[in-house]
Amino acid sequence: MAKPKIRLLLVDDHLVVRIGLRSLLEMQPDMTIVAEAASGTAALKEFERHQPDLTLMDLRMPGMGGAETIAAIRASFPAARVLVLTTFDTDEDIFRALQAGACGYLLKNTDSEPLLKTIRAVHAGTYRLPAEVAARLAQRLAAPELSPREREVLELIVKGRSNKEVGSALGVAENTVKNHVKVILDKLGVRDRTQAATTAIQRGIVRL
Amino acid sequence: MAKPKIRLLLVDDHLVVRIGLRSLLEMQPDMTIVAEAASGTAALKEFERHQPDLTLMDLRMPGMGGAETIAAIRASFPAARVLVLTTFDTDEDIFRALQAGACGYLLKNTDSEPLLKTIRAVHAGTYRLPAEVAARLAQRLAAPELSPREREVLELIVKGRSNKEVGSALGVAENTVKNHVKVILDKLGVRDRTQAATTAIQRGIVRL
DNA sequence: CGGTAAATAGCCCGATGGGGCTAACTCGGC
DNA sequence: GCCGAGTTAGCCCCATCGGGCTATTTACCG
Repeated sequence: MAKPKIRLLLVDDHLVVRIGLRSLLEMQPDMTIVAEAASGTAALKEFERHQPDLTLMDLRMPGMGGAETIAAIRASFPAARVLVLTTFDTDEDIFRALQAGACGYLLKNTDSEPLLKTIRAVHAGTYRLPAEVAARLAQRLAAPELSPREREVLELIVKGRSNKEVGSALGVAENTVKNHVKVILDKLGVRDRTQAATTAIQRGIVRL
Repeated sequence: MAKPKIRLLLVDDHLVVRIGLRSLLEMQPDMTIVAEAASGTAALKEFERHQPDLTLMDLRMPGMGGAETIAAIRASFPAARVLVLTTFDTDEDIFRALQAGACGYLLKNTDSEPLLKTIRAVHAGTYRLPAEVAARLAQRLAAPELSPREREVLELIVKGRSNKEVGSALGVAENTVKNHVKVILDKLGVRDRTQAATTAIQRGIVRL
């Protein structure tokens, strides 16, 4: 008797991507797609119903994002294996996804061979993150994290608020904001608020 | 005898998207895909070879971007019809694509029915831009354009350079830079360089 | 040839930003 | 009960920024 196929769940809000993945993966003798979902909430339902061996998950989706979805799935099914398949590769995205329990990370513009290889490797439990990604991840872990308040201030900086405006928005003195800003600049390793804003966007710390 | 099919060229650097589109479109009785390309330069070659009725084009691609590719195609084949199919929808993207001669604009997360409908409409020449897009486009047209020099300064602002640094980078006096900055802030309708940076990124005026 | 726009450069000046420093208070952990 | 981190807030000081203004040169367009 043949080996059991890898049972896959596809989660992506892009119709054409779901079709493309389905066409590609259903052609493989050792893979079968048991369900598809176009949103995080739908993904949860489908996962519960089918308990697939492996989930291919887009990160940026309307409504519940990919990272939250992964976390939600793994809260109920700690053994769930999820492979992130996304267009973007900001450090923050990768980090949050792996933090949430993703087993791997692939960009959508990869060819079919590495894609299939990675799916099989993740399923077999032999997948290793690419060295370059691991390096960035290590750097991300080494970097000091922003406190909740600091992240709040940073978001307002990105929105172009002045220190005074941030202060009144948060109900604190301008001096307090200036202190937060100082710490933020220090932690991000930048010199001024403009650099803070752009690197925050670049690293995915704040959504634009 | 049957009506001739719509001969399509697919241009997208994402393999799964090409597969998905091909699967979806080849199922239609009135459509056929004559070629695919994963880059702008490849798209040019395939267009010349097959001269398709309609080209589906991704905008963000490594190497030659979608807008440039459209412009290059239409330089040789002014009658070429190109429908942009992309993930992003910044005003700049839309604007540049239509400026380059695109006939329409679709997001990749659209369902199959509107997608097919739009393809047929563009082919038939009856396609109209959605009112919301047209409105943004009008606004974009009303907005004063940045001069090349101003765009150059804006890019350096986004990189977090100070006026003085921008000056030495461009070989001009700081006062000159300050003048450019003033004009930029005015044209973008913002108050300071941080807002200029974030709105520039948001509108897609500069690439991050 | 005159007008317009871009790019250059200077001036003044008030507002904002950022560095360095101290110092409360609070809360959770050891 | 103390220690550390987070949040709060103040101080001084100077660099940078941004607004308002004028002016020259170049280049293009009608």
